Amino acid sequence: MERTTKDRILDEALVMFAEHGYKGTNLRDLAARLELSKSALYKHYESKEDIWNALLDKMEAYYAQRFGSMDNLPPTPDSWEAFQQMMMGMIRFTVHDPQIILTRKLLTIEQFHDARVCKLATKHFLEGTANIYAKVFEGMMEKGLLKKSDPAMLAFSFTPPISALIHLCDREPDRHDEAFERMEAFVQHFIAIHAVK
Amino acid sequence: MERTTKDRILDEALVMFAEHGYKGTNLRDLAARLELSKSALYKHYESKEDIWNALLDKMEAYYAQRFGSMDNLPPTPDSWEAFQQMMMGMIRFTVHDPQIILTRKLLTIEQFHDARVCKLATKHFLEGTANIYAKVFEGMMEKGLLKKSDPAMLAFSFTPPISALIHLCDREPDRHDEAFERMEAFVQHFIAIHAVK
DNA sequence: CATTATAGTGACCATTCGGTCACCTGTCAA
DNA sequence: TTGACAGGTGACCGAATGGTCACTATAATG
Repeated sequence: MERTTKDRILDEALVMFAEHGYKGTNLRDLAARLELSKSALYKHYESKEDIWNALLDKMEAYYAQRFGSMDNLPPTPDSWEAFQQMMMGMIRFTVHDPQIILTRKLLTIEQFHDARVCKLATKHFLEGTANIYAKVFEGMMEKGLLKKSDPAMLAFSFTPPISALIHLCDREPDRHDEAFERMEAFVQHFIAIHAVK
Repeated sequence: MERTTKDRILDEALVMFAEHGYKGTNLRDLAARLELSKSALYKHYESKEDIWNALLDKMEAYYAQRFGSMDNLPPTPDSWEAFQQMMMGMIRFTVHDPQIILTRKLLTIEQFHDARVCKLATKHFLEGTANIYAKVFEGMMEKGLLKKSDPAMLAFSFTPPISALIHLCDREPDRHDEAFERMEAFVQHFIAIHAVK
């Protein structure tokens, strides 16, 4: 199946909305990037707002699939080395994937202007990742790698510092290396405190 | 000394820029809120961008004073009860003060569009608070309330979860109470792990 | 072959927005 | 008294922007 114009519009809309915000995005530039005339956009969407809503529909579907089902949880690591390796791997992906970067930026800059973005932002930045790591820690407690305690609280003390450094990478890509060093150090620190020896 | 029109413009500009972003703010509404005509604005500032820069100047001065000098550090608490009380007091202030809320929102939604905002955002969300708490923890280590270790790392494992919940309050004010309960619980958890018995 | 739906174009429209200008008015100093 | 000046007004301008419309080309369909 080919990539339809309708989909291409959404992909490019993500780029522009993420970089300039809803208000700052204009349909002439969007059309130009797709090598289309502005009026062609209206063959596929009714209005700028319609494009926006279609993009949010797509994002909501993605998040429902990613955070909604328990099927695609990461496997419980067998050791703290494996945990650290899995962690850093997931972080590296999330920090470098262009589409995910744009999504984070979009959620960040539009979270106060749109109710659906607001909900998605909380899911992405707060609940989603924390819930996933709560499951991971739960599994590690059962394997005896972690002392039994509240896995949700543990996850909440783990993910926000990582998240803060991911935000730093988005904001100041120049400081990428520094951010990764700090992430590694933090994970080490976390392990040193919580690992069952 | 009375509040000059020039200052009133900046105050109202903060409100509008924080709520609608730079691009989303228009000078007609800004003037209307001040019960001025649009052209009156130009008696005090050369352009919209000039207002924006003046606002950033003011914010930079504020942050230089707040995070730059070591004079206005919070006092080292004498006990963990005192620590928790001071903490929650500072958080309550920062979450409820209208000007600080607007500042956070402005930094959040414009961090990718303006280099100065970018720097301020990192200062506000990452380094500023962490540095302050590093000093606090350093003091508490010397008082024997905390085991001696790297105070910067400890601060970095403490402030981001709090910060994430402050962001939640900004984004979803309805969930204010829930956010505060989680903050209290996190502080308790932090104390339980790190306090020297 | 005629028809119809689809995707695309460019000209055009109304509105909005940043910015300018001529003009007004009260204050204060020479 | 007068003249400069700071602060304020409303009318206006050009550019940008979301959206519409008549028109065209192409490919599938009866």
